[in-house]
Amino acid sequence: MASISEVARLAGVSTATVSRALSGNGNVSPATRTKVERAVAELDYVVSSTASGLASGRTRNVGVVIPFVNRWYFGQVLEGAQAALRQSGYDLTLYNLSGGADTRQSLFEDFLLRRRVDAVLTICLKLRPHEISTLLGLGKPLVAVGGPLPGVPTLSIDDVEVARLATEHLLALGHTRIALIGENPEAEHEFSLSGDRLRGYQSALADAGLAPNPELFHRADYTIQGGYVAAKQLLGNPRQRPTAIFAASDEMAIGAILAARDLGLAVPHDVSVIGVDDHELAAFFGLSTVAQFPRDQGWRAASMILDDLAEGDDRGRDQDVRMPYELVVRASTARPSTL
Amino acid sequence: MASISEVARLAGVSTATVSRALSGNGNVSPATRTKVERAVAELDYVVSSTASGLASGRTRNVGVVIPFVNRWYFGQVLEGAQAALRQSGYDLTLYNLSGGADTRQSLFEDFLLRRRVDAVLTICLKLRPHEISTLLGLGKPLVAVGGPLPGVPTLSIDDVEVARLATEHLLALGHTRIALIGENPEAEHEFSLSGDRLRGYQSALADAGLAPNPELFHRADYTIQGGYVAAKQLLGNPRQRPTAIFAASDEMAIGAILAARDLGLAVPHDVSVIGVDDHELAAFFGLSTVAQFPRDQGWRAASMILDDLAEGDDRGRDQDVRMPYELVVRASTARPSTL
DNA sequence: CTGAAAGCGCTAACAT
DNA sequence: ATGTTAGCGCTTTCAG
Repeated sequence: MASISEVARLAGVSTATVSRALSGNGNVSPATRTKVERAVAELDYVVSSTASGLASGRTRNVGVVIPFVNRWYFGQVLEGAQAALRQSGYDLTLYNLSGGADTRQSLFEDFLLRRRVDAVLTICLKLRPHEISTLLGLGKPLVAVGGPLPGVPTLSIDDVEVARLATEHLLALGHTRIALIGENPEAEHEFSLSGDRLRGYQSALADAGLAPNPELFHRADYTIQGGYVAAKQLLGNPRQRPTAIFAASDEMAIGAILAARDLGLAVPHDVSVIGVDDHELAAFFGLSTVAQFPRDQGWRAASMILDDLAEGDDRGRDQDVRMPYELVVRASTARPSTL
Repeated sequence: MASISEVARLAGVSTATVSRALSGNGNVSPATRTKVERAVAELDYVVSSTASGLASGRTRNVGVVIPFVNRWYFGQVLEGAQAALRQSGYDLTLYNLSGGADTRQSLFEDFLLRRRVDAVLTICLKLRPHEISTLLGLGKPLVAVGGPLPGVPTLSIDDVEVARLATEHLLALGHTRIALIGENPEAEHEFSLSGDRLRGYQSALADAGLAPNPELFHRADYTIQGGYVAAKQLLGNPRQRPTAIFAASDEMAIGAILAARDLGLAVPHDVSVIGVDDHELAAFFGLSTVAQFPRDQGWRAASMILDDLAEGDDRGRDQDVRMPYELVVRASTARPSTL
């Protein structure tokens, strides 16, 4: 492990110059820069992140806090963020909340306070006020994907409009008995959609002159299994059977498709199904959906952080940004069959 | 951000004593320890990981290198490892290879050399010799999950035996036309199973006096979609239709179940299907499988690393360890229907 | 454009 | 059991 002084000696310059040549801060003549680079290559020198971090106060590392890693959406956001960070030479340290309450507490009272990270990115977290103030108190850039997080620049899709779009697609096809598989309120403690998709669905129905029907609303936990169970209830109802189901995530929508199949109902002939996400399995199941692009969301969020870090001062205070979404019509939605 | 000297002043002791009281290294009287703890609480002091890391040479951080994050197995290993590390106060920095060749190169030539981590854990990586020597050259504990990685302590299941067990289950039920959906050779560059499951399958067949039949072997990429395509080929074959399929992963097995359904074949009446993993969806699909426990694998691997780090010297050189697996029989396997 | 030197905040001998 | 002190390997004024 060569140190900067060995590089300096070999290059015949001072350690300060090596530091400048390597970091790009300050001016170095092309000639010395070359000498330094040669010495670096010769010795396989790599800066010590701890020493550099201590001296400069910058770690070149960002913390990412995520509810759990094993859900397609989160994984995509994570990959996108990692890609952007890596490109700028930043490391990513991962804080995963799946461990429960004391995981969470130690995170906010200890791990995040160690100055190991220059900034933090939260993904779909519903943080409590004191947790937000802890993070803000770090004095470091903080960006959230999938808010809202009051006081924090947030990157998200407009969930109300997404749900409205999905519902309107169904309405335009002629459906009137449209069921919703919505989020499980338990989940709200972990991460948030805050009922926006429910609101979008309801307002689209209202605009079409349809009254919301509680029998056409079930909650599930964002998994295929959860969607399956909810859809069975919905589709098994002897009087109120919906002709279409809008599920608040593709995984639940896939569960609904499987439930329909098991009941002998054909999709979309007997029931249309639409989801949200454009999950990696959506195309496979011919699922119509409102696509979002979580990988881009992660990339973009990380880029905002990187910009903040580069600017240094508080210019360019980040604003909330709305990310794109898009209706993708596949084989799971059609006009209702005239009975 | 209080510093150690403020804590020392408030507690009326030296910084060295504070350091000792907090780290547990060295002796501190109960009385002073209490004073220190009070001062720490009062000032909300948290040690600076960079300063501590520079002074001690230990970062309390381990690097985890993973092919990609969005696959159930990897996510589970990651969560297990994270849980073990967190419990010991360690951070986890994630290096994800999904970015392609230059991601990989920068990882081994730069990121991992910055002394940001005390140890590295690799998950299902097929590393090239020079990459292994880079890692070994770090002089830090190195443990792999899912090898083999020559020269590196590895934690894995016995893939040959796992495959043999699955195949024998099918044989014992009376099947003789047993197909295999195996790994895609392309994938071998990213991560490794190295054909062990193929070998286990073949040797179980051989022991039963059955010759391997190339028409009963297809490769896929570990996804549901891949398994679906492969199974369609297998099950559509007009002369050689297998009565059972062993898929080298549950995701491919689920694809096979869906393919059978789409062909109008009943599982298990017309075709039995078995996988490997006990994926979160396996129970939902009634899939028989050879379960493995990736979360435990991650936990155990992290624990080995933590032990290495605690011991300091090279005693207790880690050995390869075999992790448990278990046949789980559900609804997707049965005797072949007497035609 | 470059060098000297003073830290960054902590740990680990070494004393006592 | 506790204090003193010398670094850990860099970055960053400040001079020149």
